[in-house]
Amino acid sequence: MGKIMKNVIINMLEKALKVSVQKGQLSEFSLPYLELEPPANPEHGDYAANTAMILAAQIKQNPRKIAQIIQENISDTENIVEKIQIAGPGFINFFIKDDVWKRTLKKINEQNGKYGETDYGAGRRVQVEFVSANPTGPLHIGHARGAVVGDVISNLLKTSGYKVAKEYYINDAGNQMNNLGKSVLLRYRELLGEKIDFPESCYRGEYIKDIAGKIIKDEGEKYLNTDELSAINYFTSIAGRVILEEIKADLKDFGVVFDEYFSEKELYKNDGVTKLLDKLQKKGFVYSDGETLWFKTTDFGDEKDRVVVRKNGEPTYFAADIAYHQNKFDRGFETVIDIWGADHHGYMPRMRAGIQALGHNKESLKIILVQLVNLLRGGVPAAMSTRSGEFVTLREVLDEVGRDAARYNFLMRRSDSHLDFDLEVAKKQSNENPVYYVQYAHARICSILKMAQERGIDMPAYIDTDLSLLNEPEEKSLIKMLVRYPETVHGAAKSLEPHRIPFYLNELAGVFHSYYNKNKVISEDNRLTAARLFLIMMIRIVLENALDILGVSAPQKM
RNA sequence: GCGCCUGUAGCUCAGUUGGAUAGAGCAACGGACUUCUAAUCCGUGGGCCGAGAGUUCGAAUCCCUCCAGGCGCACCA
Repeated sequence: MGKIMKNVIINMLEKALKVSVQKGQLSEFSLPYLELEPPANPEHGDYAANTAMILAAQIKQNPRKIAQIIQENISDTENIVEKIQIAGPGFINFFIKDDVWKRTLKKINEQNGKYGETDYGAGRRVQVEFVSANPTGPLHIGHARGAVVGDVISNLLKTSGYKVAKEYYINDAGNQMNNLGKSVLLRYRELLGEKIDFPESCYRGEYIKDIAGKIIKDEGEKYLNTDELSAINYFTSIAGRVILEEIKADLKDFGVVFDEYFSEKELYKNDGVTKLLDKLQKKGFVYSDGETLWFKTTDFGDEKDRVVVRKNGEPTYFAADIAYHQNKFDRGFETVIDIWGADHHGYMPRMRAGIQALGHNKESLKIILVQLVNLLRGGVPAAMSTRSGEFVTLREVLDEVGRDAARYNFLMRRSDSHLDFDLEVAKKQSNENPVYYVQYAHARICSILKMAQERGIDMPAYIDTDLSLLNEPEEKSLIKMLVRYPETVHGAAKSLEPHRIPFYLNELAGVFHSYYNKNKVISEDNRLTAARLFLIMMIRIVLENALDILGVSAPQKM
């Protein structure tokens, strides 16, 4: 699981800075955040550091001069640097030795499915909460994006050495659920011949009728005569259960499986909410105006205080949600990540206030906002009205475009960017659809390996492979890309930005396709064939590992 | 009215806490299959990074003011 190369160089820089100060060549400074980046132009080396230019502002010296001092004091303990150049306004450019890149292929071969894993998280416990839709209807396309983003962020964190738990908070208490029960009851009566004027506020989807029909089939007409309140309660619990099971099934087929489903109702049963309110009261963050109980979220930057107990004595959703978050920390999670639809962004300040009032570090709660999905069909907006029940469900998307294409499309863009999702494009098996571009690269490699086998060529082992034969420019950049894979995963995990993986994959697949078209892997030259086979085997491993993080399949054949 | 997100090629979007000459895919145009998969490749064109002012060695990126679109502004969740 070694260190990623980037960090090895950053360590070298840090040491060199210390030495420079000790020697008195540089005056004291506060250590800046050191960042390395692969330069756009390969003539500028493999990694470029802007350290000297950042320091220049702080200690008032010429950046090129600083760069020079740093360069003199760098000791290459791992023996990986070919040369260091100072260029432009004061960049320190690192050129890595050729054989270092190639040695990394050995690591990929050994680590195989584990290549890309790092221990950046050091086993710290993180919880990722996402989807959390209340079970009043099937998941729709908007939930789907949040589901994939949450799932892949969890995978990234796991790969980076965190202990991750994925959790779904079931909002199974409150008005909306009551509404659900009422909707089912009304459909129940309707199916049994009563004339019903179906109110606007109720859920109108077909699934409501299905549930009502099922109750009739199982239990007959007896709820026509029971009192309305207990009938609604009963119908609520049945409908909630049925719908939640469907949600779970849809998610499973979408490749999203949770470690835990946490029920809001259970929270109430265990007095979680009352205890929480007591706690806030003791800390003095709660006050009453005689009718309702308010939480002073303004103490933490919210624009107004928020109600936690209503006039009618019922706690608000917000009260339960703070109790829920306290519960998360009680269970030992160091960091808690919430993934919300962007339409909930106004809720952020009060949630942050909640956890701070309870004495938690502001940084321990991270909220990712996922922008809404603009659903299109052939460029034309598709109907998305929840009220009428005419929304496009996750199930329909899965049936129509398939899991791989759906997931990949949701992952290609930054979470906070609005996403156009065109059903016609997403289901097209063509070059308009990037997921196939990447999968095709994987299938192509499998096909070459199969061909080699059929011709009786043994799969080369590292020890039998002379990698110095790989000197085509595409070969060099392929190898470098493979080495950068762990950095990419690490960066994506650190910034909670899953979209970086599809971008990496597109680039890797692109260089490979280009290489493939220009060069024969299998040739008369046995040694070269072995070296190239080994290279594409390593590419295949990285493609598979990365696709695996995305929850997208890596087909052998297409 | 207030708050959050977004504005980069014709379209959809990247651009790594400010870096070297702004990138990719699609679309358009012109080429490459008796060869390990043409769901591929090679080439061409395409830009006032929404506008304006500022900060500095250096700005698509940071500050301020506007403009446009989306989403919020509950004792709903």
